[in-house]
Amino acid sequence: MRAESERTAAMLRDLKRAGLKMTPQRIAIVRLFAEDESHPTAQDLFERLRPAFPSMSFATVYNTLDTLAKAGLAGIVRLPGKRGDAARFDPNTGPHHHAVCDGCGAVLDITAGSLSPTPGALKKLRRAAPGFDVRAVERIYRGLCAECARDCSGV
Amino acid sequence: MRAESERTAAMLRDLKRAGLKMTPQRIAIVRLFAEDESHPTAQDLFERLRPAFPSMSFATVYNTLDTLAKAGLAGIVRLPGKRGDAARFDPNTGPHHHAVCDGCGAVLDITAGSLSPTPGALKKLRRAAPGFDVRAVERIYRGLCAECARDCSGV
DNA sequence: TTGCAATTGAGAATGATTCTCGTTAGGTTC
DNA sequence: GAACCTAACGAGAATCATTCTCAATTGCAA
Repeated sequence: MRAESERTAAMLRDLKRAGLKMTPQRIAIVRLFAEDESHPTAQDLFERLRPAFPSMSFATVYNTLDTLAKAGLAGIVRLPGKRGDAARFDPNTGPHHHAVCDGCGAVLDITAGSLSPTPGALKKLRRAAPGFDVRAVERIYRGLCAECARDCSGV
Repeated sequence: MRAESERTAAMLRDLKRAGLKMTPQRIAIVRLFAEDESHPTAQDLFERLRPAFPSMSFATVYNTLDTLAKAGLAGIVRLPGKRGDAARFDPNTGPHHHAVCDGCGAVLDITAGSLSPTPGALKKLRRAAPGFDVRAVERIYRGLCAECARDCSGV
């Protein structure tokens, strides 16, 4: 068994630090999740865990991810869409935005210095919604990822 | 019966122009929806229509709003949240972003000149996701509306 | 080791959204 | 103005994501 990555170790440490119990299920979920940059859904992780942990329940995976999010150890990304659009979980807790491919649905992290609005945006906001106290800005870049853009270039 | 507002008239005109049938249900839905800046859910509109149209089905309201959205006559706003977080519909089809109050859940429109990314954002995006072809940026300003900010100021 | 409280597992419950299908009725044609 | 074709309607069932329930288990502090 190779050494755990820094992010996995940090997440396990923070899990304990948050006063949450270190159960085998949680450890397995964190080990898989912390290394996953693809913004998996609870279902995704559940299916990958099932072979090794046949007794693990979907609700446990879901609850654990939710618990991680509540503890500030994970983010939840929800993207507009119709049916079949489940919440995606994100182990990246630094300030960042998301780029979403309209072709394949991939979600990419776009790191940001901070989630504060730009001076220009703030000005517009003050005019449009006087008194609104902004805390953070969430941006979603929509378009096509490199692969999908290539595939559709001639269409 | 007073004259319809410009937006209602425009939406009805565009509905017909899109080759969609002008049914009494659709007309009633458009009349109510086009004037509503509160980003109502299908359920909201359904409940307000029921007294005058007791035979109208929820599915009809839902499908009509979806049809309007598909025809480009309305937008759909989905906001991260847990249970009870239904899609909100938006009659404003101009380029704009949204400010969401974490206190009361209100959604405000923030008009924007365009939905293109700023040069700075574009630069960052190119670095973080090479080859990604951005089409639009969607921003959600999170914070507290004037009313909620006042209520929580001392808390 | 003991005991409490958090967690688990399985499935039911809840809510939103979509689909089915028999019926109705726009709107175009003649 | 009547006939026809097809989109739209209504009611409810079906789906899917998410949350809840509760008895059994188990981490972990004392």
